[in-house]
Amino acid sequence: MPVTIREVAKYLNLSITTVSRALDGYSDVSEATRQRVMLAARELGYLPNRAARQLRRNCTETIGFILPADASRFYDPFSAEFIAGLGVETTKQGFDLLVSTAPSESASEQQAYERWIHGRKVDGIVLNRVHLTDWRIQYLSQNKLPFVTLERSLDPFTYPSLEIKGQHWFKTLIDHLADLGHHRIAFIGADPSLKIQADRFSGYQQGLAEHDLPYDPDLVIRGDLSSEGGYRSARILLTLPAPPSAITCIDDQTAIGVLHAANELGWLVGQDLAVAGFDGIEGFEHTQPPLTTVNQPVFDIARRLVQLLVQQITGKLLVEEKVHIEPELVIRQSTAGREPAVHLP
Amino acid sequence: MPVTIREVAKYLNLSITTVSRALDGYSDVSEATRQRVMLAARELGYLPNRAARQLRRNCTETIGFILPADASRFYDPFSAEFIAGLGVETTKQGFDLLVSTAPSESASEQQAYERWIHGRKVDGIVLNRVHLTDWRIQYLSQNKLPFVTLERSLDPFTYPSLEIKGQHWFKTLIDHLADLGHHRIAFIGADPSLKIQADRFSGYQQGLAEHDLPYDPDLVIRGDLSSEGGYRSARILLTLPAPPSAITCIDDQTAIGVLHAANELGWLVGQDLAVAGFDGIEGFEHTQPPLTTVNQPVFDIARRLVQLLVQQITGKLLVEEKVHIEPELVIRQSTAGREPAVHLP
DNA sequence: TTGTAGGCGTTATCAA
DNA sequence: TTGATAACGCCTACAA
Repeated sequence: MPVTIREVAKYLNLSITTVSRALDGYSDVSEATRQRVMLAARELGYLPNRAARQLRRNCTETIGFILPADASRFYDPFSAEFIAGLGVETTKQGFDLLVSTAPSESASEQQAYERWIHGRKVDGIVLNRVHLTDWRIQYLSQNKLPFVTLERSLDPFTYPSLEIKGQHWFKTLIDHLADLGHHRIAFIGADPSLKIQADRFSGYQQGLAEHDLPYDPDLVIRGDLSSEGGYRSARILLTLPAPPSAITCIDDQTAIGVLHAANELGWLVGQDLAVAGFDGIEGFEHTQPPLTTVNQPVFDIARRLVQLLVQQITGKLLVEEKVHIEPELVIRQSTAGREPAVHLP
Repeated sequence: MPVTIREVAKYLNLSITTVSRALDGYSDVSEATRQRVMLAARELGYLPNRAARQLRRNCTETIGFILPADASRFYDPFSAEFIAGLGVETTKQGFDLLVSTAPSESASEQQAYERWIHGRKVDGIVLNRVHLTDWRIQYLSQNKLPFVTLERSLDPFTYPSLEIKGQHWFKTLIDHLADLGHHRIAFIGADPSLKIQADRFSGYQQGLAEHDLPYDPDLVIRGDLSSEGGYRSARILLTLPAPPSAITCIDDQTAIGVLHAANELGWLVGQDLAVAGFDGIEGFEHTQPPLTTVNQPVFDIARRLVQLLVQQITGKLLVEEKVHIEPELVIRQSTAGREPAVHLP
């Protein structure tokens, strides 16, 4: 049985009150007793019972994250890096991280949020994969539970968030390809209700427009943020009568599948075909050929989100805070190489 | 403010006792009142306060996992898939999953375990990346906290675990390569105190022995379960005076780096050089060329571990249970292709 | 500077 | 079948 504060008190012939205050660093306890208490606590291996503390203080020192895990795609390197960042910073802040998974936009997702909120399991929640209108943001706002998001929805609520300018940076990627002489640039995206899809796709369109390139709906395919989706989409694109000379992807994961498909169909990526991803997933510099991408520091973003959330929970952050992250365009061999060949229909 | 059991009771003019028992499905409450209670609870949106319940019942309905995140390698697809599996099954079992990260074998790792155990944050713990002798297993055994492991240490304790026969299956991989005519087969491993390193490396040695291939220490390099480590190790191996014709890796992550290095140095993987991984990470069929590996169902393994743990926590599993998982050898192009060239020193 | 006492929301014991 | 009551371990007015 773990030792309780009562036993520490008894051991020292002190009251529970004094022990409690000594450990919590109150000023109205003599230095001598504090030392005694600290020592005894360590000796006896006392650690406060979290449930009791939670009940009393009405806070859990725990933050929650529900991985939007769709049936077909339970995990991906982006989420791995994100969770790792959450875990590291949460621990650093003296909090715990509660993780669950639920298919996006499902009943079980909603139940998970309800359980945590009404059951007082968590003090705050981190959201990612935000939708253009997102019921979670409405729900959390209404229930007044602190939360932070990666990317902002269009819902008119006040909350801290991090965001990268997806439109701007996707356009930058298109600039890069247009400058290399590409005329037929494809885009493999995702669910149109996702904020990142809206942003990145409009960056794509804007890029085409600025370089006077025609918009061809045949070159736009909806993937699903997975390698498998990228693979399937690329096979369609590359067997068109007039295939693209460059394929841009909403994320790196999708791009991996594109590389595979291209290779299988005999395209030499970096020479016959340019491929670019987005996100800068750690480790994806080891693709063949290494992948051009827009590198956002996912790990650090996750850490920063936790910081914002903890500040909000502890009341140190009262106003809306909307932080912009500056990613960088990383050009690697998948878009290097010679001028694109002209493909006749 | 969330509604409490007291308010439900008041609303129905019942005692909190009755409400509590009705909701927990005790038999000594009339069917009529049970219905009324259930309905009222739903109407009012009552969900039990977890902290109070934990305090009273002395159990948390939460299981914990501490990701052994070394400074250089915070995350990887293996862990992502593993955590996703834990999350899905934990939720399914009506439990919550608490996640933290700490560098392996560090003071902070130990503190994390202490905090959770003595603070009664979790009812049980999942361990992976087990070491040959593992202090965590000793510690948890001594503190009588239920736990399960992926892979078993040599410590003589009783606990449920899953295991794949790493030695056997690595040998199978060597068989495959030897059958293709490879004579100089390299091995990139990891920290020798890891159980998987011990198993897989001895499988490697056994495989060589059975095919009468000489053991050359130059062909064995210690990596660190990362692509970066694989990359560095492969650069060493491939620039040896007598380089190997095949490189086997302790895991897929390492193999990714090997593919990159080989490509960079102008080796045609699948033709000049065979490369094989181990684990069968989801999505790694999209490498170039697709990677030969031993495929173990990481996602399902994680789910199974949670099942074992929950059974142990709820007392439904009393004896040591040591389950073996059967993986499969998946041969892809990275080891296909023609006979290995003979490299003269 | 220290101690006493009450209560956080729930469940379990016992009596009605 | 139901209800009063006492914990669980901790924190915090308030009193000493």
